[in-house]
Parts: sequence; structure tokens; C-alpha cells
Amino acid sequence: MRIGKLAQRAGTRAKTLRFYEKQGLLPPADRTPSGYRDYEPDAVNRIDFIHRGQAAGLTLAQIRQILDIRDSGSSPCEHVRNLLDARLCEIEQQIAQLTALHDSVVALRDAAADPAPATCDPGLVCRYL
Amino acid sequence: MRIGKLAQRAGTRAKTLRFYEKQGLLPPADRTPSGYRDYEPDAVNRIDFIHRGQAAGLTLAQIRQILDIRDSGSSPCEHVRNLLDARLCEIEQQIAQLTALHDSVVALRDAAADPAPATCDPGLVCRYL
DNA sequence: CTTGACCTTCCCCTGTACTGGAAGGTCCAG
DNA sequence: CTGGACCTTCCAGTACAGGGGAAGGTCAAG
Repeated sequence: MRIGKLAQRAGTRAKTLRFYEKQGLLPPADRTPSGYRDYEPDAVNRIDFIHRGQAAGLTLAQIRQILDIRDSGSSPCEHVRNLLDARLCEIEQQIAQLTALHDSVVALRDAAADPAPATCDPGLVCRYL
Repeated sequence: MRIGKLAQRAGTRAKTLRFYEKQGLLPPADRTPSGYRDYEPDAVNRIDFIHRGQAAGLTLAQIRQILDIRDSGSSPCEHVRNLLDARLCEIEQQIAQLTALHDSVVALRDAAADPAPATCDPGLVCRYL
């Protein structure tokens, strides 16, 4: 299977697959005599795995770590658990930060909804911020 | 006042202020005969405003829009209200996405905490993702 | 035989908010 | 007069995940 077909089946683009190969997420593909990349049908599984990792919020570098462990013959289970735990902490922090930001922006917007915008002090740029 | 002093008073760095000037957030500064930037003391207010905008989650481009409106002589109040409203929507969407991501990562991690990691199928890279 | 779809490598570009460093000029204290 | 702190400009790079487009090779259909 050539790269365009594989991309189509995996729901991505040829350009992205070349990028993944260059980043070490996909092993260098076999080539046809004319130099075209030639993939086995199960290559789509690896790309699906990359997509699942992305859906879990992992970076390509983290996904590559998992893939490297798997490719070296060992089981990446523990590493995956650690990554997921770390990712959870990050997500919780991000949610906490966004919630705090949400509250302060609500306060600002409520102040900005207050009538009497004519009282702006030209020296202050904007009395709402 | 020279750039280093202004940076210190505004709680940032000279490099950042030059960057802001190049991005149009600060007007081109006056220069001393030897070419040094020379600021009025109230320049710090404009930098504080930029910081408050950032604290509200606005991008430098959005802050520059507000500053441009103010610099053109009109009142940016309505524009600020619109920006804050739009920002609120974005924040709420981000929180919703992160919450959904959180739940699915929790599910993945719980599955990964399940004993019997020896049953991994080598063809699947990792049974947890 | 030609056309169009597909493939190859290559390098640069996107957006965000800076940061680092080189090469050189200025200012002030000792 | 020299050293160090400060300033100037410009070039380049950071992280992230690709995208754009050039210049050229390959393949199958009509």
C-alpha cells in the first residue's frame, strides 16, 4: 500500500505520515523499486495508536517513548500508567487555572457591562482592565 | 528613564519591551542623543495594562487592538466587552474539553491499574491505549 | 503519447511570546 | 584610562504539529 492510501485509511495525510517517520514514530517504510514507500496493511494500527495517544492528550514525543519501548521488545504498560498519571495531574492543574481565569474574566466582564462607559479616564487606557 | 529601569519598574525585561515596541504594543520611544530609548515615568502604566490583559487571557494581538483603539482617540470599552465575552466562551469550551479529556484519561488509567499486564497483545502496541 | 494523479526530497512557513547571543557603542566610577 | 554595566541592532532559536509549495520522477488510463 502506498502512502496516500494508508493516509486515507488512517484518516490523515501523506504529509503527516512522512513527518511521523522523520520524527521516529513510524519505522522507515519499505520501498518499491521506484522509491515509493510501501506499507503493510497493519501499519494503520500504529497510526491509530498514535491518534489514541493524541486523544489522551499525549505529545508526539511521549507517544514515541511508548512506541520505542514496545519496539525494543518490552511491555510499555508501566510507562503508560506513569504517563497517564502525569497527564491527569496536568489536566487537573489546567482545569483549576482555567476555572480561576474564568472567574476573574466574569468579574471583569460584569464590570464592563456596568453602564456609564463615558467615565473612562483617558490616562488609563481602559477602566475595565 | 532608560529601558532597563522601566523594565525593572514594570516587572519585566528590556528585551521584552523592545519586543513589545516592535510588535506595536508600545509606541517608538524617544531617544537620547546617543540613541538610547528614553521613557516618561507613565510608560509603566501602559505595560501594566498589557500585563492585566495577559492576566485576562488575551493575546498580545488582542491587547494591541485595544491599545490601537485607545491611541486613535476613541474609547475601547465596547471592544473590550466583546473581547472579554469571546474569551469567556473560549475558556468555557476549554474547560469542557479538558473535563471530558480528564474523564477519559481517568478511565484509561484505571484500566491500566488493572492487574495482569502480562496479557498484552504484542500486535496492539499497548492494550491501554 | 500524453495527461493527470500520485509519489519523492527539499526547505521554508505558520502562531505565540518571548529568549539568547554576537558585535559594537555609551556612560560612569575609580 | 580602563572595566563593567548598560545600551544598540540584527539574526536565530525555542516548543508544537504539521502545512505550503517547488522541482522532479512514476504510473495507469485513454
